[in-house]
Amino acid sequence: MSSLKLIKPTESELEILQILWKNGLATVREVHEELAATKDVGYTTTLKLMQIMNEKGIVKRDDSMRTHVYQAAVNKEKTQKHLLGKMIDNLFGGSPTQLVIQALGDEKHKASKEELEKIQALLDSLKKP
Amino acid sequence: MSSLKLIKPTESELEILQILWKNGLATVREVHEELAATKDVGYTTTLKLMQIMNEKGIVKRDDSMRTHVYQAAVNKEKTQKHLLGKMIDNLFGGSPTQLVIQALGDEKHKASKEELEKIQALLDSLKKP
DNA sequence: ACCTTCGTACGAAAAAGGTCGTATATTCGG
DNA sequence: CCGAATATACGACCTTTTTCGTACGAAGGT
Repeated sequence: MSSLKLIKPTESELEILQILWKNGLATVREVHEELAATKDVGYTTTLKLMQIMNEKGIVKRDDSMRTHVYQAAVNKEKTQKHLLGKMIDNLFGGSPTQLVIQALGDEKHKASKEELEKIQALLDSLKKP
Repeated sequence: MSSLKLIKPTESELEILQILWKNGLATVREVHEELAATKDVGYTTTLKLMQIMNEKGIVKRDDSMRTHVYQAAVNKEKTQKHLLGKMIDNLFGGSPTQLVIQALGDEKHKASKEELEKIQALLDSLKKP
């Protein structure tokens, strides 16, 4: 069995996780550069966050070098599914349908034709078991 | 233009909002009864939360009576869409497709046949504009 | 060797969320 | 009228999250 605890990353931790999921391996500086591009935050803040995440087991790090190298220790899809489930319960009364409808109808995040086809394929497979 | 600045209800506030959205009007006691059915929480905690929500403008209340009557002051669909958009950006790299796929594939919240048809209808309208 | 840069560690404090105890006023039953 | 029940107000306290200052060791250039 793998480590199925309750993972509840905070928002800041989520920002860092996204970068790690994208990059695979990253130093604090690399993560911080990406964060600082979007928001105004100090280097030691990022460092501390990642240290805490390490203690929590959300990330792993290789500290055999002077400059430590971090990577995500939680699975991206699992985390997404977990938080999505929470949102379905908290905000959509347990029904994923309303969530899907809202998501598809979002003008800010339009789905492309290819993406719609993907969803169609999944929908077909759900409709004919 | 509408007044809606940055609304970011906390988890507890979301629990209360859901009840208000469902009931329309409700007293603190009514809200608290519903909350207490699920979780273990004191009455004054619920009261305080709702007072704070009132200050924030998340709910409105009629305090002309001794027993105040509350209602949601934020629109349900708008709030859902807003938080969903945040999640799409924070967790799904801006693409709603992955979110939809994860949501539909969630074993814990299965969509019924009718719900799948609703989604299909929406999908059709998106595919042929 | 010296000084600047870069790295981690750590403590402390601010900010945010949630919990409740207690005070006080009103209402209700008897 | 009196006590119990019910209502709001408000302060305090605790935890978690976020932020940073400061210390200090290691590397690198000149």
